[in-house]
Amino acid sequence: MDMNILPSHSGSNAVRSRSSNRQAVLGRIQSAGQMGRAEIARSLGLSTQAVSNIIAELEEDGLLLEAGTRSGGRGLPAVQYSVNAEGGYALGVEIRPDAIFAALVDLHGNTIATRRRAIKNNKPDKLVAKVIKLRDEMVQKTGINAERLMGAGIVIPGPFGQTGLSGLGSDLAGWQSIDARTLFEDALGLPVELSNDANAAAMSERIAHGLSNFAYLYFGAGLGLGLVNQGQLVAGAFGNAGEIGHVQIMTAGGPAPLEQQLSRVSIQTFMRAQQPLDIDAISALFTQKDPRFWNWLEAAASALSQATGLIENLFDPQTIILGGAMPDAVLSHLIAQTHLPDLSVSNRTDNPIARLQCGTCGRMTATLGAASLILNRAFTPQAASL
Amino acid sequence: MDMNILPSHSGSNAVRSRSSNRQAVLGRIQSAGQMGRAEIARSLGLSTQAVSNIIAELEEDGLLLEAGTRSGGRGLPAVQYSVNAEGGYALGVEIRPDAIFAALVDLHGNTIATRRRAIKNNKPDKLVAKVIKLRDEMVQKTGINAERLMGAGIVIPGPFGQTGLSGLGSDLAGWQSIDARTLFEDALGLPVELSNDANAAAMSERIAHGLSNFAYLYFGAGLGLGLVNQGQLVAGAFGNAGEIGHVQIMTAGGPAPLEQQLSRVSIQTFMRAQQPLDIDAISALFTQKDPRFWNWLEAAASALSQATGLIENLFDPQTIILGGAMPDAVLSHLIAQTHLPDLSVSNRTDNPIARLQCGTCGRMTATLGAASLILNRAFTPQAASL
DNA sequence: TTGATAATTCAATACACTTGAGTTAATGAT
DNA sequence: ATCATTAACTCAAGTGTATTGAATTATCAA
Repeated sequence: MDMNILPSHSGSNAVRSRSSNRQAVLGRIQSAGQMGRAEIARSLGLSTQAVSNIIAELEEDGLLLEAGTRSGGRGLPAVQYSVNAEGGYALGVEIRPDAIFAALVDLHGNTIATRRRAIKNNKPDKLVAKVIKLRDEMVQKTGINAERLMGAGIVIPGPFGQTGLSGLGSDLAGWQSIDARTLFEDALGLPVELSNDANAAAMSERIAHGLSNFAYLYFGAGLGLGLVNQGQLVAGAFGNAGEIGHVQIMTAGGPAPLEQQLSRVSIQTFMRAQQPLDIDAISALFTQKDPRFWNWLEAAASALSQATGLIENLFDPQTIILGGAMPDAVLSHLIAQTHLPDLSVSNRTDNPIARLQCGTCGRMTATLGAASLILNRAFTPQAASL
Repeated sequence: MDMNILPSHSGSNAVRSRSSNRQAVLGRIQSAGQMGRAEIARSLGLSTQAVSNIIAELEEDGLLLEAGTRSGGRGLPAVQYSVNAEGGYALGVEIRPDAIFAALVDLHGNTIATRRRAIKNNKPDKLVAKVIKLRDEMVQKTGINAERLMGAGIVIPGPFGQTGLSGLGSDLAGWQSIDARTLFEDALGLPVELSNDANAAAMSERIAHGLSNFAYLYFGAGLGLGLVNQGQLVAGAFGNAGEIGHVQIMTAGGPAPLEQQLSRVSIQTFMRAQQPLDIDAISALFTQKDPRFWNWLEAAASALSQATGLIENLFDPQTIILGGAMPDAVLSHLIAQTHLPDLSVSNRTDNPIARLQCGTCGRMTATLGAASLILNRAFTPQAASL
């Protein structure tokens, strides 16, 4: 039996070097806002001439814009370059059991169009057709050049494959055994990145804040965890890493899955509501200081405290970001109420960043995150592995 | 304030490509045992000619040996190459509060010399001097060419830096604020990889079995977790990922740190022993079927079950490997007694690999793991980041 | 025996980065 | 004001490595 599951590392040659260097140059400029040739060259360990050639190419391709000059002391002032927002676009698609969300973002990460469609039919071919239609609508409406679409990030509910969590209602029936990536790639004619909601949301924080090692607690229907290590998503061997909602924690009523205390559906239980609460309903409960909601907050803070200890001791991240389909105010309040565990590697004296913080919130968090998967690819040299 | 903590990606050029391709070629051959030029070229996406040139260079450098030919059907039989065990050596050093362990391994991972020294003085300069002496002794005794030493892997007790776990006795006093890597690099005149015991042990399993996504539960004094994602260690932002021993779990007596049920020191508690039990003492208890030890086994199996759920749901690894300073028989028994949680992403119908399995055991596990950090570097193109 | 197949090598070519000299435009000292 | 210093940038030549295509060799199968 062949136990060899090592990734087959790709070899490198001149053309791949150029491609990787192009991405590196773009990535440096994106994260710094604007930079000059010499500065980029130093930070990448390349010659100024090499960077000069690459910049000329990127400018030619419309991905970079000249952004004035900056003189820092003596010497010829450096010509600054910045990423051209209109140089490229990414499509983000989030598929939920009952609806599709889609967004078009530019190279700066600005949302330039969004769409929402209810769906009745989960079948792959129907969904694919709908996604194509949404893309075409948005491209048409914004009037962007379709050739500038760099790819599509697609979020589908996990877990992927037949797992012990399948059939709990969170996954998308009929999609477990399908190679969805190739399906969408062929249908859209674009490179596709597939991911779950939490990972996608995490990636959008990475693009926005430039963090390289962090964890993202995503409030969807349940609770997901996105892990970023050295700027790369930790997806796990089968793409199902981050199913933190099913981890057992201690509660007043005995051991229970984390998700039962810390998630949107758990609010529903605490409120004894008949149906799921959406983000506005939760906002209302918070401003009204509803007592049952306050009970939930208390339970959730205890759960979050335990989850924090868990994540910090296992990953030692720079920070844990909370986000997703929850009101910003609720998450901020929750963070303020949560006791940070002492017995943690993150309980350091010299930590410059808050251990818990609030990230992007709102209904489109995962959808925009999906688009970030593509942006990230444009700014990061691809790891040379299969 | 500069929040930009993105890694500065290094640019690529012809020379770096060659270096990376050399490592890739070596790595392919190492993991496959032996291979021919054309096969390597296909697996790396390089031309046969390029691989041919690289192989000539590697053979010249003594890193590869011709290993006969193999004809697979028609066509000219492929000349096979295999890694020359004597082509390079790695030094592994494990520093414990009371002793230093050292080992010399060859490119095949064979141990060719080991040493153990008690230490009274923890001071950096004393330790460094001792490490140099151990290296020189082993080099002399084995008669290897000192220039073939590729580097030193060094395991020092974590956590690194001032954390909430500092001062619990597991860390090495006086080493928190030191740049140990540069210290050893300068003293030894060799490239140095620094790591904790669990990560090092995990790396040695990776080299041996070619797994790319797995978790390693390491039984040292406490309990550590080594995480390998896409062939790379997940070290965390500050190098302290994997402190799973301090995670709270449910026990018969209420919530307690995992380490309190599942570790060598926990055996001591269950046995009501005055001093730590070593690996032989534990072996004896197991063969004698000591009732107190059986109580520990029961508690440990429950703890391991919970830890398994945790690790699987957070990482979705190919497998979890148990190893370290515990008798093989005890770990095997423990694995057999442990109930695998149903509510887990790893509870899949089509899993080809056991969810829990036994890895390398024995006193030198972490020391040999330290050496594996260097071997891994020789076989893996280095991620192009700072 | 002969044709098909596949590994390997040789020689020429292509690509991208580096190097070193030269140009330009700031700053700061005289 | 003038001039030396500094640093970014460009040009042209040079270097390293990979690719390409033709030729060679050895095995298998008809």
